[in-house]
Amino acid sequence: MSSTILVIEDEPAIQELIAVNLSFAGHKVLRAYDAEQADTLIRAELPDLILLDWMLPGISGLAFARRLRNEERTRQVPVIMLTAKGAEQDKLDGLEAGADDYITKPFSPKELMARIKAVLRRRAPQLTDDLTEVAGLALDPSSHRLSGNGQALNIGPTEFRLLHFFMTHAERVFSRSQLLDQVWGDHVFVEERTVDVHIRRLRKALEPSGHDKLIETVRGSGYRFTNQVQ
Amino acid sequence: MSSTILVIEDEPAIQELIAVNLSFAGHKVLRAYDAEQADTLIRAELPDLILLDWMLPGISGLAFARRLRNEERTRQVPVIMLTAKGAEQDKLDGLEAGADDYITKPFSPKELMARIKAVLRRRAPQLTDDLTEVAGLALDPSSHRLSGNGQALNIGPTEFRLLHFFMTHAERVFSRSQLLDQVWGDHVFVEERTVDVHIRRLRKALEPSGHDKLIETVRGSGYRFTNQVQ
DNA sequence: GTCAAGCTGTCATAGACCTGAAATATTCCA
DNA sequence: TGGAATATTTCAGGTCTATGACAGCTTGAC
Repeated sequence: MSSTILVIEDEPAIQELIAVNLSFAGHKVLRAYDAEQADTLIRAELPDLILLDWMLPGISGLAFARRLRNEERTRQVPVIMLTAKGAEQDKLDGLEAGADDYITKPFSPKELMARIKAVLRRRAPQLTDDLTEVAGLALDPSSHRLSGNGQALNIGPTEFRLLHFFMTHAERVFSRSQLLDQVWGDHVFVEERTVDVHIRRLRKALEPSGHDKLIETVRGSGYRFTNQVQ
Repeated sequence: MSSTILVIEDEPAIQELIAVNLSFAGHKVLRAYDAEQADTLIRAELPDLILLDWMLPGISGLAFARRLRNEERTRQVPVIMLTAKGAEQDKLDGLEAGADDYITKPFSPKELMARIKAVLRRRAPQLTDDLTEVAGLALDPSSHRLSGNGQALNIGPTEFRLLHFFMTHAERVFSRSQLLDQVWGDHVFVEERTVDVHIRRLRKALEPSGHDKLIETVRGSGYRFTNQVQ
């Protein structure tokens, strides 16, 4: 899922490293070297997430985070703080100021991406609010509603995300591992077999309207969502 | 499609950057800091592609590449060399030693991924997820679907891989042993006669649309996939 | 705080499907 | 025609998937 991410970091090398990784992961990247530039960018386009360096020229990252939390428009935007300091107190200060997470430099791109993914999932589970509709199955991310041929369907949170992912990536096989990455976020903690169970729950939820047929098992490879009415 | 890629790079930061990007693209990554570690990993599992740093501690990347080309088991594995040098002579040396491509640092992850994809397409087309189509027979790796003249065909995992390999290497005879290496993977001990059985299963799967005719037996040599409709 | 309801991730089990190898039938050439 | 190379069939063993049950958690109402 593509998100717009604002990187506020005065060290060019680090900013570049982060930006490259983010855009490779498919995100749109906005870059600022200080709070002032950040303000300008935010005014033009509200990002989905903000990566904020603790030490900024001029206003501190901490103060900037606090300001983001105080303004109506930016209150909901998740913030991850970057810092070279390892002091526990700073972490507490940061979280108290409203940061969603906190990364200590030096950090690996992998760790950064994992945290971003986790925060996005927690704070902005549905980044695209576009209504998706396939073969009479309609999923509305903004209202978190699902209906098959007009009939409302009952579905749990995980199954909703799973279905949303499938509907926006139809006609492609995904391995259990890929699904865990895409739908759960960090697949380290969850057993691959667990995907089977959620597929089962999703199918059961779609049964009333017969749309469970759209979810196909590809033995040895994973699962596929199709819109080809068999 | 997922491939196994071995990264041989002694600079941890660069190795990490590459590894992260590769795994985001869905590849399985093996990592080595020097030739010795690389040897160990290769012995355990033959990778689909090798990214090799020009400068390695101990044996040079160039010498290592040459060795890969001299050993039966690794001869077919594509190699991309990474180097900080920009000299034209180095490039020639690298290519002469058997490298398939050559990237000069600093490189963007995007460029790296593009080259990997290009090399895989050239050297191991069955590892890419490009749709293949021959004489009305269409195989789509990304959706894991097969159809003959528009009609969906049912096929098992091994037959799917076998057919994919054939379709990307048409008009060439392969011995049973070569097929086992390419389709089953090396390090697999399987009776050669077993290939016959899978050829049989594949032909049966293709029968409904008549495409079983494309698989020809070459007595004394092996099998060949052809697009010349006899 | 307590309790009920709803979710989650794991397991155990049953069953569907796939594999490799062996046995048997055919086809090919010298 | 006879032996060698292939084609087919068959089968037991294994692997992968479907599914129901369950215990731990979280949430929200009282």
